[in-house]
Amino acid sequence: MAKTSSKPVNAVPAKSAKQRAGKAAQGRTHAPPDPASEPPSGRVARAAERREAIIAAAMDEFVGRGYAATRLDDVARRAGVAKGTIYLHFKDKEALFEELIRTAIVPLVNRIAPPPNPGGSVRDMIELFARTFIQEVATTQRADIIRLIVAEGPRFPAIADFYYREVVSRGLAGLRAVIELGIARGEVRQPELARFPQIVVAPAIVAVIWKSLFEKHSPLDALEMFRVHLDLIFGERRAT
Amino acid sequence: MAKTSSKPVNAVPAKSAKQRAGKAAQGRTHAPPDPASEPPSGRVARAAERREAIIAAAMDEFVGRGYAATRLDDVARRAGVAKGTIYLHFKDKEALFEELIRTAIVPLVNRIAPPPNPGGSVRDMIELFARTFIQEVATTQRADIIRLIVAEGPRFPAIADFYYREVVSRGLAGLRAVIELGIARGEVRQPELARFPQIVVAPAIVAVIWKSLFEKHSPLDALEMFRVHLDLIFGERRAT
DNA sequence: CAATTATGACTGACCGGTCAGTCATCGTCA
DNA sequence: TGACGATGACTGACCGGTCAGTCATAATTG
Repeated sequence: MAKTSSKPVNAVPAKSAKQRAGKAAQGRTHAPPDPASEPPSGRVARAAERREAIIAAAMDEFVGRGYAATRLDDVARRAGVAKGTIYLHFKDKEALFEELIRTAIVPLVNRIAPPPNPGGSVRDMIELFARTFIQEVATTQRADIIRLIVAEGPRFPAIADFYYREVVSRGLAGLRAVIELGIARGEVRQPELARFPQIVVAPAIVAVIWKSLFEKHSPLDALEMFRVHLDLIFGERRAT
Repeated sequence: MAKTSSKPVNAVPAKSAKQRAGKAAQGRTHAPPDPASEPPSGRVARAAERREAIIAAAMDEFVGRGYAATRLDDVARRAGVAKGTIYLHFKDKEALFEELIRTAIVPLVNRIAPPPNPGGSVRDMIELFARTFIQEVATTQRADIIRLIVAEGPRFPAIADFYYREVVSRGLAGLRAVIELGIARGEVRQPELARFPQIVVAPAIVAVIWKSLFEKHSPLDALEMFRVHLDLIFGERRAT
């Protein structure tokens, strides 16, 4: 074993280091103490918090090492929990992994979900979408989740299925609707584009990959790239 | 898992046995046997063949399982070789993996390399490039190599560096030159495109990912998608 | 204090890497 | 040319470390 320390590593600043904190303080039930940093006295709340800590820790480890190379010992240590505790919440390593992806997908979708833009132009809608995507995904750790899905997806059909169903098909359907609106309005001059909404998001996908592989060789201004791409779709540049 | 047979599988039919064909039948055999399936008698030739068999086997295993989950026992079995033999040719698992990628990159580059198209239009040049790429890569096992690089690249900087240097930077430079030619000729109407050649290849990249993750959910006509994309760059559709 | 939850030592399978021994091939000499 | 010793490619049993998953025990809770 070796590897780093024997104490919780806690790469996730959010909620972790406290689980041991108040055990001496007021292990008993009364005094409803600071609920934000003290261990909640309720068992269910406590359990839920542990579960989240495990998922957060697993996220870091799986993203950093990939599925096979991740050790549950490390996940446990990082979560500030004993290894056995993981098995109180998840059937096995694979279940933890799949649950992790599922958990990560939801906020991902919410982040970049249908930008409900009432009166704007179609270009603005798509540009807003792209800006959100690039800022909230391509730049952050969420990008690694996407890379993780690409990397492990073929070996975990359940994950690929889930991702296709929850993200890809919905996203493309929404995008297609927007494109068709743009065609109807005359903003988009290439009607065939509605057949391949993938074309619209392709540069964003490429940006995600680029960031994780080649950013250090040659930085990429993803947002600017996407604007140029939009110029191809909508015509001449507009002010931003 | 899998296991398959205990005999060599030899997934790469190409040049496994023939390179030593001529002088082969000397060692002790009389009747010149089928040079395509008999082991060559020369020790060096034999060794080279084994090395190739190991790489071919490693390719299948690494692509199918990822780096960490691949067992060298399986590679050896698939190559029809004892495990120790692997270590006569490669320092360790990591060296085998990196060498494998290196070996795979060269034919990849040659396949889709500068399409020396003299008189044609820029669109034709790019379309030929895309067609070659999609037919020779996106459709074949080579796509898995790309996925493998995306998946493992962050953990193997040497591989990411190599890939960037040998493929990405050169490819983009060539593409940029072609784009600038197109701008000069007036074929490409968006001069900014030269700043982001990634946009041109993005749909091809997306096609590679799509094929390996979602093809079964929803088949994608990559070539047609790319044509639509070219329409965005060059304007109205041309006959093909 | 009984029930529930957490712990971490432990197990057993697994796998990367090693190495002493084998034998086909090669060089050499009669 | 044929025989024979030298060579080194090849083998696979083996070793040591690793890690997913278990379970008897301890701690906590209501």
